[in-house]
Amino acid sequence: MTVVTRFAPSPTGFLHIGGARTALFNWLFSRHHGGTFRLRIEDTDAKRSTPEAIEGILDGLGWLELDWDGDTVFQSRNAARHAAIAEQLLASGNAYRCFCTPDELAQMRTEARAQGRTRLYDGRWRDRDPAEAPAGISPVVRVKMPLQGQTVIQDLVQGEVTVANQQLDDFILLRADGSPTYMLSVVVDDHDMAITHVIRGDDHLNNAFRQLHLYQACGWDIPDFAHIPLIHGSDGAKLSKRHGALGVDAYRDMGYLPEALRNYLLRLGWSHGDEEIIDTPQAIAWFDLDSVGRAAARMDFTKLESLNAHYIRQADRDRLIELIRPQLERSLGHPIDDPGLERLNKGLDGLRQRTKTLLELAESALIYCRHGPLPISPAAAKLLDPDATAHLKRLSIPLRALAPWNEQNLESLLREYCEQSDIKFGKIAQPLRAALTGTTKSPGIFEVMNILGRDEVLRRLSMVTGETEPGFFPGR
RNA sequence: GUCCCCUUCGUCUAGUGGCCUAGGACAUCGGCCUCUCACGCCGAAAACAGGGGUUCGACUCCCCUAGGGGACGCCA
Repeated sequence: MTVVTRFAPSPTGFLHIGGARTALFNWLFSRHHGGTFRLRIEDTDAKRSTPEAIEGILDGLGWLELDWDGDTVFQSRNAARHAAIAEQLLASGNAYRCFCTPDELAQMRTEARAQGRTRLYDGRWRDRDPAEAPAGISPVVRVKMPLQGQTVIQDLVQGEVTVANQQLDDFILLRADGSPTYMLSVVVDDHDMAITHVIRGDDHLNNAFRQLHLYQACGWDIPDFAHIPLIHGSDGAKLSKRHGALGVDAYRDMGYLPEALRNYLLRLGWSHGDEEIIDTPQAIAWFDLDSVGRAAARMDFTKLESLNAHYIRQADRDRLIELIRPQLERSLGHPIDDPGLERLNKGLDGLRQRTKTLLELAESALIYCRHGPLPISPAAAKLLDPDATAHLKRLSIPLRALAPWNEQNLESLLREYCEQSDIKFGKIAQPLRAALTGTTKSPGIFEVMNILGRDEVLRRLSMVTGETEPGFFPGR
């Protein structure tokens, strides 16, 4: 049997982190088994579905690089088919029309709640003659659920789950306006799409019992179910905007790499021994459902960040530069020029070593791409006291003559200078860093000087020493 | 309220009755490296929710309690 999975989001909002993980698990499972992964937009609620949300979900999946097979299915387009199945069920006696008014239902609900019952609809039209129907009420269609016994699901993640059939009420298949409900639509579509494994959030576990009977009423094969635990916020409570119920686009904007997010999401609720860094090919090779945990997990940005730092260090250089380019140029206020790009290329490895997000990387790249006056941070300014400035002034003379300009020679020159002046190396390295980068943290100072090049180094030094470099005008 | 699910370090987790004086990762705290910040390396602190069983032996199996989560729509 070929595995067919699906991701079936409802387009009522963006693709959030929980949905992303569900999509990932479905994708991984199908890829692992050489099966098919399909996408279905559950837009049966026209009132709440928006084109923007659909767009957002597609974008999110695209960014995460979770590709799906075949066409995207829009559930709403299958409404006629869903309704036809309901009619069939009506004909076969597995469903019936219910003429209850919303008021009646509301009353039933309060009563049921007060009496501590889960089943709220009392089935009053289940065996009643439709001839008794009150005038002016368009009925809904309800499915008949078993009255006695129990229903057992062998969930691939949760194990055996049992519920008493008395808990299951006759849910609605067709609304008063004849439109199909989610319960009906999922079952019909999953069957029509030949879905073999329904992998979805834990919040659907209760639905599975109802759906199981619907499958049976239709005489269809029942797919395997796998209900994966939900993701909670960092405080253990339900995910809120504050801690992660963001669209995946927000993660992109925060400077995370899709492969980092995938790795993070994968390890949230799934494990393969002690493995932590798992790239996607490896994940496909290893992924299975019985290693999925049963407990809800909390979103932990710190861990995501550390994974992200890892993938930034692995990433292709050109790709990284393209990724940070928009932000970089925004901060710069102008496009990166060729010398800037060249320096960035050389300096990227040094920079990426000390950043956790693309945002930080773009920020740190400024030291190589900026022209004009360099903003000096307060901490850096503190380093540039008169004493230090005097050293820098003195240093620029041998610097001007240094040949060839490379890390090794820069190091010998600086070390020699310190020795002759009888000062510790840090005494000169830190002011240099401050003058050259405007900050107190940067890659190694020889690396920075080497990449910046003689002219730029002298230019930046002159800006803090107050000396005008012949031929150079601050501000360019 | 009712039903369903869950419960190992702060967090993600390993653990499928003896390999556990409970392992790894992130975070934290020390140290080394060192021109800063990182990286890297070394080390420390840190958990089986509680109570009953079952068993020669329970983190592992069963029950209860507590806590957490989910569901209870003519939403999906």
